[in-house]
Amino acid sequence: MHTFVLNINMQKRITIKDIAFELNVHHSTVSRALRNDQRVKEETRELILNYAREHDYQTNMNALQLRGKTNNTIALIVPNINHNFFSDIVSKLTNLGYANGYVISVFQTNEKYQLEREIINTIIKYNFAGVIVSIAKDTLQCDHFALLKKYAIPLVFFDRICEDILTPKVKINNFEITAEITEYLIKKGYKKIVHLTGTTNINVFRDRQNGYESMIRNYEMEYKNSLQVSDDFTVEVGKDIFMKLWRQSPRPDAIISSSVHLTIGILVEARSLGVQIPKDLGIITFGRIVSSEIIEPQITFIDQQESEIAQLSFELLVKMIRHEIQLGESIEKIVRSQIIYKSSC
Amino acid sequence: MHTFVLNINMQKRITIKDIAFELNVHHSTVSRALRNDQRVKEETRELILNYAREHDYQTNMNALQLRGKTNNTIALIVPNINHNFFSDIVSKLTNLGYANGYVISVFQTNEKYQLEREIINTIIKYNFAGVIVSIAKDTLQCDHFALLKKYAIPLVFFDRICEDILTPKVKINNFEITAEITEYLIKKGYKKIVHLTGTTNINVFRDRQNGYESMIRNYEMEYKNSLQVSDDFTVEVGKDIFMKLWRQSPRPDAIISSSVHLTIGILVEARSLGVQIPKDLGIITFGRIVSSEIIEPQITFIDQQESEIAQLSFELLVKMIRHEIQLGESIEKIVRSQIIYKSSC
DNA sequence: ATATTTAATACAAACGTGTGCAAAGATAAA
DNA sequence: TTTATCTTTGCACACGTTTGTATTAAATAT
Repeated sequence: MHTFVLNINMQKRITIKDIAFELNVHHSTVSRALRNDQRVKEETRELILNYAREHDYQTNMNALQLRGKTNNTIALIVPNINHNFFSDIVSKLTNLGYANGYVISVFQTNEKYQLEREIINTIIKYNFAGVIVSIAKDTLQCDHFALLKKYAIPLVFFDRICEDILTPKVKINNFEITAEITEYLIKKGYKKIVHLTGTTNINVFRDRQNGYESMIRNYEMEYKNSLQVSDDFTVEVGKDIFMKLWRQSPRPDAIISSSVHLTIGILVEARSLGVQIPKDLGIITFGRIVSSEIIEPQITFIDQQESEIAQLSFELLVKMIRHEIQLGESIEKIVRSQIIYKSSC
Repeated sequence: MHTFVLNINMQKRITIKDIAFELNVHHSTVSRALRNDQRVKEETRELILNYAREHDYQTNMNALQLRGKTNNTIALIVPNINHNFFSDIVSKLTNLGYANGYVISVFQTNEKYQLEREIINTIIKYNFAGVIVSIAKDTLQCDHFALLKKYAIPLVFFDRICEDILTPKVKINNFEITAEITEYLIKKGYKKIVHLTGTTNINVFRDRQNGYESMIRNYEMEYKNSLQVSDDFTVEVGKDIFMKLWRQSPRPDAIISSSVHLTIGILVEARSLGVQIPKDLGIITFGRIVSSEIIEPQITFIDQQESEIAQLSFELLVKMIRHEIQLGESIEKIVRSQIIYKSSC
């Protein structure tokens, strides 16, 4: 015999059966009343609804889903939310979700493949209605996303994507825009342009590198330096990189930075060394610096159209959830990013 | 008669019963094998585990929870994640969760009471293991949190809290630190100090206002101006406020700002008007500006110890989940924030 | 009056899992 | 051989819902 000690706070949650018992009806009647089935008499419906309201009845989603009902929860997976690119998208998506009756649940991988995998498993286990993902830098293998498809959970990639998974994707024109700014710098007279980017395992950074290199080739520049930063994109890392670059010979005379945080690090050290921008060093960065207006000189940057990315991703996912788009379909939307010209080059 | 068209992609998820059927054992045996019950023969266990692995079996959490099992998902609710204060905490908590076997699911209220309510309902419906919350500015009523307690879901407040809900809370010393910086400004010779804060419905802003006012009273200053900003804390709003303040007579000679975004707005407009900092205007802000090091002059700010807030909140919640802290217990932890002295006053 | 339709409710099965208990099979002891 | 102990597996129910069908009660028609 086993004695069970009930925690004094432990409240059994009120169920449809409890209501049925109290009101002397069958629980199926309660269920129908709550779901506004016409088959239940006005009078009893009122009774049931009132009781439910008074006792704060909440549907048990676990039971509901077990019955095979779909739900309204969307998972959003991002590498991190410290960077404005992602936090802007999270914000926008939260609002879109709310306006359309979905609840957005945000997961952060911190750029870790392992955590990403675990999150995907959790999503499957809990049977989310859909997933919107931008993958971690660590992610070389995409099996876990294939798993999602196996379990028939709609999936949309944005920005950082897995090429080999057939599913809707939203990207920006990384190749073209990077080629464009590289050309812009060349035409401005810069000769030694460094391209600062992430691991080329990720489409975003690979495309940017290719865009940079293609233009360097076009203009037959003799200086070519596409630097892949494997560390996290932090201000500190930006400082380190700049110091190393500046000690090199020949020194670069322009930098294209893939990340705002790196850019800030560069600016800090440049200032401390008295490096003049844009005279000694030209700079263009992906993404807006929050305090851009009080930085002298203001930095030319690439507006990544976060809002549009969020909008498109959301629309695609909802269509998948509604079966208006098939599960294996591979739609690719390209968002055109824009150069915002300031005075840093 | 109703014909049912099965979506070609629609895969029934593999269950414990499927495995049982394929391997000619009872599903209870499969269940035991998967949970490493010693009662199942080594040989069959191997068979089952292999089959499960090969077919990517994932436990159905809905079924599991329906059986009354607890889970490992923690909900984190924040007003927004655009502000570094919150995004830092989200980051830290995600890592803590991961390290301790929990999955953190982040919800953003966008400062909206209604959305906050809905999120709480979702959390109850899905039966999360626990919740960590910083409330929205709109939130005047706290019934929804009482509901959480009713459903026996552990709850920890941090930073912005509901006073009347008895549950663990983690705050910073808003009153003391604001009093301290007010005194600091007074001693520096500033005579007309404006305090820029949020609605006093929220403890954080109320405490800060009280701290400011108490010190203004102590020193019998004749200028007193605690301004409650009801709009979102954005750079644009910061600009507007500064322009209004600067047109007033008498002009303020110092500003205490509750938000980094407001501060940036102020700095932008101050610069455009040629206002000298700290000579014409002193400034202190709550929270670090990401690009602080390249802003001239550097801004004195209050370090809110996000990391410690996250750590304490997490520990408290986990203790509640483990029943080491009772559900109604009202523990209050105060984190001591610190002034980081720079040259803006 | 009885037969027929309609409205309202009850019954039972199912979703996927875990678990106490019974049953069967195997091994050891008598 | 029988009996006792131990190991392994099967059975059945429960969790909270929904829903097709059966049942009852009420209303209408004959």
